[in-house]
Amino acid sequence: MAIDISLVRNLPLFRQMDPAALSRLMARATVRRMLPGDLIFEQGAEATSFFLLLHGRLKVSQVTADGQQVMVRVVHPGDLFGFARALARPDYPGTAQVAVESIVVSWPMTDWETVVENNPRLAVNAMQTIGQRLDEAHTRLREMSTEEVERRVAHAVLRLAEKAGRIEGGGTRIDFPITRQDIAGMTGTTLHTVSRLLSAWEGQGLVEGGRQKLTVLDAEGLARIADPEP
Amino acid sequence: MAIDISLVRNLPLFRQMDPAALSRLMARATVRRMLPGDLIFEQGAEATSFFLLLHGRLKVSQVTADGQQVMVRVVHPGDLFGFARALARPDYPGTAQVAVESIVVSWPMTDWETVVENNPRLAVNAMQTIGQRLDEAHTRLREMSTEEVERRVAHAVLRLAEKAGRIEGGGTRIDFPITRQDIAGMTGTTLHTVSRLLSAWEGQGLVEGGRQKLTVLDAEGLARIADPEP
DNA sequence: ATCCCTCTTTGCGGCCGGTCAAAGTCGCGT
DNA sequence: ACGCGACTTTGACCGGCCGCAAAGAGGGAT
Repeated sequence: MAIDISLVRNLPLFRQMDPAALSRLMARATVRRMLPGDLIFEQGAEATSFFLLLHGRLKVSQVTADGQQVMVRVVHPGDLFGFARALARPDYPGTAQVAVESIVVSWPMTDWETVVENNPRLAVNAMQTIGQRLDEAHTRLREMSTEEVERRVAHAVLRLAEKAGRIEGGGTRIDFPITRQDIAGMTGTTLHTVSRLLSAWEGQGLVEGGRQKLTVLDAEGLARIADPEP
Repeated sequence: MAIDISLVRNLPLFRQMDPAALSRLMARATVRRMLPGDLIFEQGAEATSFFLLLHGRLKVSQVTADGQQVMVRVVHPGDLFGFARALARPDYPGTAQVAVESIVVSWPMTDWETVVENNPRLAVNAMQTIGQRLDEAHTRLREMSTEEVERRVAHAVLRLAEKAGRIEGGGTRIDFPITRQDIAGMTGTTLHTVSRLLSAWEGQGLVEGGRQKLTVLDAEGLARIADPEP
């Protein structure tokens, strides 16, 4: 199925790319519309395609050797994902599940090398994308090393609100269904502790909770918890 | 100063690269020999160069807002590092300190885009390098989320032995000076706990400690601690 | 409307591991 | 050789967070 280039031309990933090259690239792509709960790929499966999220929201999670589920990250619109080949891996390291109705573009993984080699501008952009993801990972590592649980959860909630927030009434609503368990997996704690924290914050008017819902009412107040003044 | 291409041609980073292109690349490089304690760049400083470690060993650390020192990773020979531009950052996110006498190659950061765009093969390899680093970061994140301290430290020590080990007598000696504090920073714990663990392991004949020294005597035994059989 | 499944809340006990404190030891520099 | 600074070890204490358990609450499906 052909894709209108105007849909993707303004993505940071394709910025400054030659329109003709972008056309050629898009000619090889496949588009799919997917519904909540659908799996795009599963952990350990052979990596046959790489993807771009055009619209919607995905959750990427991993299961540890002993069976614990950990949510690794959220995929936002415009993000490249599932490019296992870039990591020189034959399989997908995690499972990508659709959180809200999404539109996903994919290419055969065998195209990866040629795509990168023939589109130097895209290579630079893709590297920046991966680099930023590495940066985020390091930030989270540092948080996990040095911060107590409350601050970590506050940071995670603020990041979610920033990346996936939608203004709604007096606050910023996180725009896809997310469970306490998900937040726990992202911050290295248990759903019990997250629940307790959110309840406490709700009591202070900082957030408003609900089933798979979360709205930040007082981002500044949360930020004070995340980074206390010395 | 010119560099003999034979020194770098076999690095994975430059594999399959056109020799002429590699020559051009190396013509723009600078080589420096550095001594333990020297700083290659400091956290927050403007990123003016990117680097390749030819020989030796470096420690990259970050200081958190509240002043705690965290060792982010170890740079091994053949590793590209300090390529802040790839992360679209103007500054270095950490401080790189020389652990043992090292040989470092550097390029002006302004070359980064052209280097990547004109050396598609290098772009693919560099992306794999970054990708693998991202993979490692995710592994550590997962460990930090789900494993108790003892397992994390065991994993970290095994990784160090694998990446920077030198056979010595009955064991594998970690080939650069490393403190308990360093290991603590890599695993998100305190030097006290690391010291206690290493002492206990030494009592069981798994490792042999010493001032800034560490030798793994029984890697299998350690592996059993890192990943207990269910 | 009702059932049922999943997600959420809340209480309580226990323990891992962080914090504080102090002594011990190695090795470098002068 | 000596002294000092940096690194390490060890003990005692205690608090934050996890684990377990059980009840409560939405929301989708029939």
